[in-house]
Amino acid sequence: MTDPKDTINIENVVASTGIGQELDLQSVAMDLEGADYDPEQFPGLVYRTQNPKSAALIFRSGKIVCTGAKSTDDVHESLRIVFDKLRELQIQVNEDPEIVVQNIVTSADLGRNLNLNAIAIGLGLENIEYEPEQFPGLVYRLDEPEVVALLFGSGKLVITGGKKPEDAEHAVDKIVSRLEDLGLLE
Amino acid sequence: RLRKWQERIRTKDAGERNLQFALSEIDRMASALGVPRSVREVASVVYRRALNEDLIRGRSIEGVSTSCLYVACRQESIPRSLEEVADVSRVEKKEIGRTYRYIAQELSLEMKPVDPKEYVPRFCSALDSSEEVQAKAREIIDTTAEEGLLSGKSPTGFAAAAIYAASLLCNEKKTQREVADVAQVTEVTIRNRYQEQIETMGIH
DNA sequence: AAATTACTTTATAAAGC
DNA sequence: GCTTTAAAAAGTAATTT
Repeated sequence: MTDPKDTINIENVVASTGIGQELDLQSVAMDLEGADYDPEQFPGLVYRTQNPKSAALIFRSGKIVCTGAKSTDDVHESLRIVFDKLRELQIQVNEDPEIVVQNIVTSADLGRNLNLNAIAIGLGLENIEYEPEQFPGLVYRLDEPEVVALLFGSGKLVITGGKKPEDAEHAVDKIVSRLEDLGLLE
Repeated sequence: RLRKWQERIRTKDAGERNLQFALSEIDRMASALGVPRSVREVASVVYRRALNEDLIRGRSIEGVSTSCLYVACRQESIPRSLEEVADVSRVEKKEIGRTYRYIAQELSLEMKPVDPKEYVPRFCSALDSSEEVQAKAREIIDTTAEEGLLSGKSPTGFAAAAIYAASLLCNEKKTQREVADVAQVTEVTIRNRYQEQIETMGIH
């Protein structure tokens, strides 16, 4: 059988950084092609990169949030593009500002169907949130690693809240062993 | 010192008035939903617990009242869907759901998932279905749920499909629209659940 | 009636209301 | 709390064709 760990796929990486310099977003919005800036709606300017695909939120403080990347490498590549674009606008940007990964969203597949009702009871109602009227996924909060897993009837799952790719692997291992202990897998 | 006294009295009065308002709202919504007095009492107890645990802060009284009533219906095994509860509340469905999850978590209510069978009596009486249809619907729900078909599915849609299927099997046909209306789900949902259910039941 | 679009849930940073 | 951004999971709903 396929190891569920081998089905792990990073779907989204969120990271933050900053150029340590105040920005006039109004003028950046004018000069930067494709920039979306509506301060009435949101204080950040939205700039999308194509390769790799991502969305960067640029703030007046010079802090930047990058979302939508498929890997940590893509985050760095996307932000390198953003930094270069800002330099083209005569804005000073250091060589390599510190980039901090804040959240990684991962998907995986346990390979067999799950009885979510049984899992909700088995794992303990106090740790689980399962309200199929509101959402088809069962919400399972783990302490170690500190992530949140969404389990679906198909056996597919989503893991979010992790800061490193290994967090998802550890989470999958724990989920698999807990379900096996309860005899709820297979 | 006198001011402090007045303030305390003022906040105490305000608190009393808020509690009265919450309880009268629970009463109003409970009447509109047609649930028995026992449900209102359970809802009141849950609301007072939420009040004691200071869970109301930052939330609307109406939202908490509605959520407590939703909790009470489920605990008394005569659930109302969020859709139905939202229909008699001035709070939108999304907020009722969020407030409900928050209260259930904070009060450690350990709510079990709603059993679709609990919707059968009410939906069937609204459809004037026979006892035979009800029994058949329950059988379909139990059998298909054991086969894993219930995972992730809405209890109302699951119950509605089973009732629709049972009506056909008992020669008391109801249209999908009729069943959809009483269950407050779409015909598409009934169709989808119905197909899966008759497949695993081996009914042809 | 089938296809498309859209919304529900989870986490996360950013600045400001 | 909310606002915006991205992405997955699967169910449900509202529109469009």
